[in-house]
Amino acid sequence: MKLATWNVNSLKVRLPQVLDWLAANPVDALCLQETKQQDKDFPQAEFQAAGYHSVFSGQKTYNGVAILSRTPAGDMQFGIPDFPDEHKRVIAATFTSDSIAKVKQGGDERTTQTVLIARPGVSEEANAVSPMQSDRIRVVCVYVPNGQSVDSDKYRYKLAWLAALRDWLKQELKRYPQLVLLGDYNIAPEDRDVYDPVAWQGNVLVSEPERQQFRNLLQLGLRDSFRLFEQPEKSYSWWDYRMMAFRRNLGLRLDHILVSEPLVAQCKSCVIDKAPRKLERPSDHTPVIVELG
DNA sequence: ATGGCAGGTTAGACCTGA
Repeated sequence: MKLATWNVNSLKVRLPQVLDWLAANPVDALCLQETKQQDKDFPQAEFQAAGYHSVFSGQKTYNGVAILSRTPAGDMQFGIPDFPDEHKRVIAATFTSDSIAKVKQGGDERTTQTVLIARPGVSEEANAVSPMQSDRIRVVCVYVPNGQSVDSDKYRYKLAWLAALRDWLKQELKRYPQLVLLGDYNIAPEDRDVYDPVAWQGNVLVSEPERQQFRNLLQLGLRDSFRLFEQPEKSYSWWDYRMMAFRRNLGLRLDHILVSEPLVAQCKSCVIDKAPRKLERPSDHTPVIVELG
């Protein structure tokens, strides 16, 4: 099972690139951020024609998230519960992996069948924590606030937002032990994720309170899938449009895929795909892909 | 030290992003 995340910086502009990318990278699910599109304008039919279901939560001009998937999404959640927010920044949904779905269709795997049938008298929670529920994956797509600058109201909003995200995910992990948190975190977790840590020191995206919030997510029992593997030095997922930053590899690693502990053993790879950043009219972010065995 | 690019809005600069 492959999952990916991509901040497209306007889905209207990037739709052809997203469709091309999916054709070349037929992932099971792709999380999008900064669609900047109202739901009435979401290109659902185009994705359907490409073989993808979609769930989306958008607004005019800013923000907007979506999940494209091979199998239909279940149990959708939009936004962080009990955290009122005008901004459309979160979608969560549950998916069943293709391989298991095939076994399910085959029907001769009795043990698998038993697991997949809803058990009467067993609570949703008990079903969720059962080690037998190995096919159910919770996908959480996030577009974390940018924060603008460390002395701004937007920065304070960012920190409050991240605290609310952590509190919610703590509950979410009890229901869904197999959880993947994908998106644009707008945080470079460590100095090695920054092209010039000295110049960026204390700046928004790298400041200590933001990095502490990132570590708080890890403390829930999530792991940065990118760092489970040996990676090239100076690996980034975002480059400024200015200063020929991409050509000079002046970037930051802001887009992350965190996996819950029960998924770590299944995690086969995590890569940043720089190819879309080389296209004409690229997004300033590029996709990150994780493979779960 | 500053801003440099891009997208959206709504037809001008301005806001936001990171």
